[in-house]
Amino acid sequence: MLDINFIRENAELVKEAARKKRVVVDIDALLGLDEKRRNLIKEVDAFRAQQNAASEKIPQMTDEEREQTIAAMRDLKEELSQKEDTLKDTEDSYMRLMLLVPNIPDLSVPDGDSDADNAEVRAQGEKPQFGFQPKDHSALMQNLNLVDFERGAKVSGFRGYFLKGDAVLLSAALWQLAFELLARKGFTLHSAPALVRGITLVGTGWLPQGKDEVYKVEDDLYLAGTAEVSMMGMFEDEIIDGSMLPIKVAAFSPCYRSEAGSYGKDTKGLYRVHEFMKVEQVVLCRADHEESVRWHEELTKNAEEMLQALGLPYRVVVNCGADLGLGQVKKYDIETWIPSQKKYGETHSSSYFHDFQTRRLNIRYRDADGKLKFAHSLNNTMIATPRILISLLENYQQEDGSVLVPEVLRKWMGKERITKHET
RNA sequence: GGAGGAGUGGCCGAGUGGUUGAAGGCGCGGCUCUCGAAAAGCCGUAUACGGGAAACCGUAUCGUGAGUUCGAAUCUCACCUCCUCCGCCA
Repeated sequence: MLDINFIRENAELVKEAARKKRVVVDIDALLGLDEKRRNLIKEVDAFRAQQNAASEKIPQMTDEEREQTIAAMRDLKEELSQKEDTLKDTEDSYMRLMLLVPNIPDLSVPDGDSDADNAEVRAQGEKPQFGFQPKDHSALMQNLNLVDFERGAKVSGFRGYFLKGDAVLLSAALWQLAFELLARKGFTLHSAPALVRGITLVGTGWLPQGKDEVYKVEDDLYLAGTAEVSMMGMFEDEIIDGSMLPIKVAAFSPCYRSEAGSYGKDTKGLYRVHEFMKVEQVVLCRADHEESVRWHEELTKNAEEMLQALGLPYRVVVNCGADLGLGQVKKYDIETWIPSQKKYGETHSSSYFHDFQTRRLNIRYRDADGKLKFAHSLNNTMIATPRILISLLENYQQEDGSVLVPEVLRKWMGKERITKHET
């Protein structure tokens, strides 16, 4: 959420931000409601001041005076409660619109209509040259008995899957590597809930506009698409000691995405699934743009280091306006090379929000000068399984259909090659 | 799931309808005293919104929401959270 004072003073900038993000929101209507709301507040406050002044005197009054005053206050009360109702309605409409106002994208964010307009920033790693026809991950995994899609769908429905055998060990090894790298960098490890309250999703900017993409279960509970949600919710309504910043957390959780709107997309394989596991990086830092930028680059670099350690070719793209979330100021996607498709596929998403999320969640800290400020928030994927297995298995596949295990993972895998096992 | 108990400021804790944003204490900040410190004393210490150049003024906030009342931390209802005991359970 943006500061209403900022919107009022920079209406054109906010409209341009909405345009760049391809978000439809009526800023003029919002400003109209804001003015109406503030006028009503003034009126209601004046009524209440009158009421409070009378209440203060009533105990000292003579019986006659008291009766008169109480009668007068009774009339005033009726008028007041009407105004209060109008104010409440106005504030509801105002808040509904406020929640749809996007954050301002950074100047370095390219204009564009879809992810096709994202711009490559850098590419790393050498793409493998195969002396044979490389298989895609589905074929590779089915041959090695690492996955069961048919029975996955039987049990879990469309996009359901079971991982098996070494694919499970490989996933666990990747989580281990992620934990190890992040712990070494001073991140506090968390296992985070995926089951979250609606208010937490509103606070992180996933709701209300994205409600089709989130699974809802009973009791106003939802299944979060990322641990960013619960890790941000963890600090909701808290005042953080400024000396504790930056707070760096690594959060492991299952993640759920309904993928509404992607019905026809990536229907085969493990690329787009409803349920997956992720180690996420989340940072809360001082409310300072330079600080946010510094951590954004840092979080991006952390994920790159992981991919470099795994020996996977990747590239970093800067996402265009239309491909930014409501609260994001800037985002880099990291895309990892998928040999069978001869293209890069998104495996990581690194973004910063300034105080967009913390304003909604009321996460503040006391600065050195004693002032309360909304912290800045950022997050990035460290590793998401099973999607990363696609690149990993395809890049490391051998002519005989086996797959080499990257050096760094061998200590957890206990083997250097994945070969076929029965059942 | 059943039966009890409790939610007040950074913390502890008083307060059962009328100048209570809230006693007292702790903590924190400033000052006095001191060569310095400790101790002691004095003063000050919430947040949000609205108005104002500012001083400051107004409003709201005692788990959350709704209600009763001229007036609610205090009364009523619903919900949430925590604690104790019983049951169940990975």
